[in-house]
Amino acid sequence: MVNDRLTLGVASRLSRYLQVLTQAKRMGKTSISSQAVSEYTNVNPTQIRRDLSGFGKFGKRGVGYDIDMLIGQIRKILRTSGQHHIALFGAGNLGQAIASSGVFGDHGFRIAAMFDVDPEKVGTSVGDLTVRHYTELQRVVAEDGIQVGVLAVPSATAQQIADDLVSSGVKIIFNYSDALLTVPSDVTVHASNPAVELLYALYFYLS
Amino acid sequence: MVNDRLTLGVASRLSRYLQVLTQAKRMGKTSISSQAVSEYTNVNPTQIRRDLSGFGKFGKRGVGYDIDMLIGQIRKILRTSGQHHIALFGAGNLGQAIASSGVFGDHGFRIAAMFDVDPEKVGTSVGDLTVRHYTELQRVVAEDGIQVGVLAVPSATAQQIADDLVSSGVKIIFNYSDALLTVPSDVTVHASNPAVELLYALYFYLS
DNA sequence: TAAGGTTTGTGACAATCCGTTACAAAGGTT
DNA sequence: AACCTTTGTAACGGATTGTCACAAACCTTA
Repeated sequence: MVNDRLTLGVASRLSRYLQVLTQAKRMGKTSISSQAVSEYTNVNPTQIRRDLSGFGKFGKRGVGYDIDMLIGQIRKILRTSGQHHIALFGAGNLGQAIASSGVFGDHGFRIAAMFDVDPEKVGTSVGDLTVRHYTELQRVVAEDGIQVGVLAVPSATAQQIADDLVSSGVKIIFNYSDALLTVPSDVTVHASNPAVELLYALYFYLS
Repeated sequence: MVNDRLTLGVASRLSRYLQVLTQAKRMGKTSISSQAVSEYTNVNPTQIRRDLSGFGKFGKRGVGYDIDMLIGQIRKILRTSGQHHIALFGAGNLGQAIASSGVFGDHGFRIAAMFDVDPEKVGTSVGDLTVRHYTELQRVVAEDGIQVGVLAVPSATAQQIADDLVSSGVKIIFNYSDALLTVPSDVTVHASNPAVELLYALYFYLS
């Protein structure tokens, strides 16, 4: 039971809790109730407590949950407590925004390398990273144990990079481009489109 | 029945289909099967057909769905066929990336205005937008019928902007900062954190 | 024209998930 | 000691989803 695979629903909710907890921590809070988490996630408070109590008794009755502790516990449950290495492709506006934002760092991801093909950009620094030329991909993936590739490039080049990542053994691709990527079935592509999320939000506002 | 509110699940899946359809269209495809959509969304093909068939017979047996037509139908179902106006806050890397990306345009959103407080940035052009000073917020929201505010600003200033948006009557906020925003209950905040989505993807890869 | 393959639209059913209500136990506050 | 808050947990009913199944419609090819 304890070692069971989480269901999609539970894993997705735990991730959302993690997001709120991280934000709350950043705002200086040290403890939070299921009721408060509920307000930020729109997940029923009983559901939240049930999700958590399946893995242990993390809260204090009458008080709530210690934020640091709960973040640690959820990371353990999601088995993502360790360090993970990601490679970022594209040193344009989006790439630079991602590299300098710290969102990945907060969750145990290290941006181990940043690539571009533009000779103007290769060699420059973004935060504490130096932009490398795309031809180093294969070597860097192997040497730095890259597990995730993040694509912040024009759609026209996205598929090529995806192919190269796949042949280097990367199994998770995060695609910010508009391209529809074709990959082998053991590779996960995660695409995120703010406009579509907005449509979804808008629907519930309009009705 | 037809005029019923969509459930969360249906609306969320329809949005995902829309994303894939838009990408597929951009790749030059004109028609797509439920099987193909399933591969990109990880939603069961039967589920997809059932989601759609609740609103009409959009497909051709033996062929699939015409992409343009289906995009139109889903927009109608989501009641987001019209033009919606959004205001973008922050002309830094992320703000510029969003403004020049076209993702919003593809889905019927028009970035009507872009704000910053940095005197160096105010007055400059990003794409076909001119960065305006933040003090114009209230007037622009009223004049241009802004329905959505997108926050691409440092966390420290996010809450202030949210407050000002709320008092101008904006009910939907898209928050890219790390801040945990407090808003009245009739205002929707949508926060998107790539790192958290990555954790979620990673879990299923690791197990 | 006929045969064969593909894909939609749809029904039925079981399994799972989720929201809700309820309540005791534990902690804090006054 | 009395009271309030919040967790942990059980029970139940409803809603959603995955799966199997199959006819009808469309395309391709012989």
